[in-house]
Amino acid sequence: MRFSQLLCPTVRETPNDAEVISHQLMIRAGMIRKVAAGIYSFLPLGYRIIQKFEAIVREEMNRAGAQEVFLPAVVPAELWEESGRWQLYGKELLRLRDRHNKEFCIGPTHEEVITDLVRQTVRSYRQLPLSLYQIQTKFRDEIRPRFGLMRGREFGMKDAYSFHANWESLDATYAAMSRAYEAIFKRCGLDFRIVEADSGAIGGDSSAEFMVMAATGEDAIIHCNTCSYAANLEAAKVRPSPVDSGDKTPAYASILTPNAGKIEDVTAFLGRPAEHFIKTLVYMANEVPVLVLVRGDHTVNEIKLRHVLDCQELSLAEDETVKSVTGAPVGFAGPVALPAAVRIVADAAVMGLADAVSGANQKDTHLTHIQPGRDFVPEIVADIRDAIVGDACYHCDSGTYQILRGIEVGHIFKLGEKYSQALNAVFLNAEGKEQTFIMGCYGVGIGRTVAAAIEQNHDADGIIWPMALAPYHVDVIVLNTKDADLVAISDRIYQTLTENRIEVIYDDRAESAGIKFKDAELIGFPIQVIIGKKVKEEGLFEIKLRATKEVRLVVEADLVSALQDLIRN
RNA sequence: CGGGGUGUAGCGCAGCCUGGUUAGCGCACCUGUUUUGGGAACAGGUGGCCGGAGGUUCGAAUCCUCUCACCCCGACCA
Repeated sequence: MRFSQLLCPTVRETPNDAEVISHQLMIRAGMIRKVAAGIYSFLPLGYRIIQKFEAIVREEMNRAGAQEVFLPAVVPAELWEESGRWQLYGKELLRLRDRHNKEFCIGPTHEEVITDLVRQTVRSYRQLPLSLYQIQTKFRDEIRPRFGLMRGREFGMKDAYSFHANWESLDATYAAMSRAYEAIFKRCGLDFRIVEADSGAIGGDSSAEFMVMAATGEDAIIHCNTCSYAANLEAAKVRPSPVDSGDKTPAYASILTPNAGKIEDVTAFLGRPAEHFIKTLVYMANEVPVLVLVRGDHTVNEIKLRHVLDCQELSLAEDETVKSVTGAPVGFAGPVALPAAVRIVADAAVMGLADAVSGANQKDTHLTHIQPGRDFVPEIVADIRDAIVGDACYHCDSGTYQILRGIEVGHIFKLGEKYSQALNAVFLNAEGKEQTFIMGCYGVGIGRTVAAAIEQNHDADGIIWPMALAPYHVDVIVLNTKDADLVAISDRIYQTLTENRIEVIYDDRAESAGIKFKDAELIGFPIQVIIGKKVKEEGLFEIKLRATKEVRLVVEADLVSALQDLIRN
């Protein structure tokens, strides 16, 4: 490809609406352009990178025994009503009507469609297991799209679904998919980790996320400094704290704490650390108020809380509700001396406290010498808090938790029978009896992985593409297009490389050398072949590596093999 | 949805507070000449419904009202 023919509008200045580096660089390198919030067009170079990644995904999916299908982007509402998600999914689901006023959505994920397909076409256990996948444009009407391709509304995703007659078969495919994902991200040269995850709105029994490590990642990852345990903060398990018997705790007593409604205020006022406090929050769980207790230095993990309470809707209560439930303004709630009967859910660490402090359910008043178990008894005690740095590891005896940040690029789930039951998708098993399919589902964010690759591979000059994703491997740069000899040599080199099936872009533009170097570095071609004075004077071609800026000089006869070696690594 | 902010040439911005010739600057783009190993120089040019609608005024990019879009923080999320 000649650069002079390529639509690649590089931009010198950083666009002011691009927050993260991958977004900035993709815009600046002329790879994507924004059409609306969270919706992008891909220009030739950007699309080529997407295609490179998709090809890797296809190869590994096929190798894992999955078959490619192509499902519709627009899905009739009935299917979603059948699974119950038409109601559950909320505003994120983009709904629309056709000319007959029939309801549809743009699929944000395709469990319903694939389950419908399989229930129509698969009758016998002999046809199982079956793995199908597609690469499709999806739409989720995110509340706040941001970070370019990282969190768009329209986005490319590879989603695979597997169908099984028994759990052992699902386990085998789940493991095979996990290996396929490892292969995919390894081939892209990414530094990633597999972490335990919450299965979220998709549902299911167990799931793991593939996280590309990056300081700008949206997800916090808890990992043990001793064993191999790693989990998304949302799902990271916390080891129960040792319980203090609290034998010596005196009877509780109230103490005036004027205007000290926040934990920091009260700790400062009383001169006791936050660890001695019981933080009391009022939540609305399916429209019923619940008192939620965590230690003063901990935060509530709403995902865990949701699981414990088994509820769909969960949110912090309005100030008015707090008043009616506790009889005091926000900031003075506590589990002791409550005016009305309310459900109380306590984090396990709260029960480990002795001689604790909490609100007195009275304005400007707290209670000291509270002994959990003696002075109040929660209905539920469970792990409902976020893990923090330094927590003892749940899985091993000696480790403690550290925290890292990552970008979720893949997620695999054991769905079980959730969708097959809802959609009554059944087959005949070996005993001739009807049985619902056992399912798994496996997603990879296409654009997001490409963005993550940039987050992980860039410098002050621009992108440094891993060879596997680079739009072209080699950029042939002719430094002076007014020099007919130089152009003739460059044309010849371009032709030779092309004939040798090297993916090459030929920067034949009548631009100054500086512009060509800057663009080459911005776009991030892994290898530059620079054709300038040295070629004419000494017959030496300069090969420059983007990642290290290392330069090698070779004669023309060695150029092709030198490049092929570099591309192969 | 709550809080904050921005819409002026393809991009980045000034002008607005305090209304008044033909709306300006840098980059990009076009023409010519000179340049070509790190985002060149000179000269000449193209390009604007000042986001949209309504209002106030002799007169509106500027003041007022409404509206749309986008961005940031928060809640949400494979």
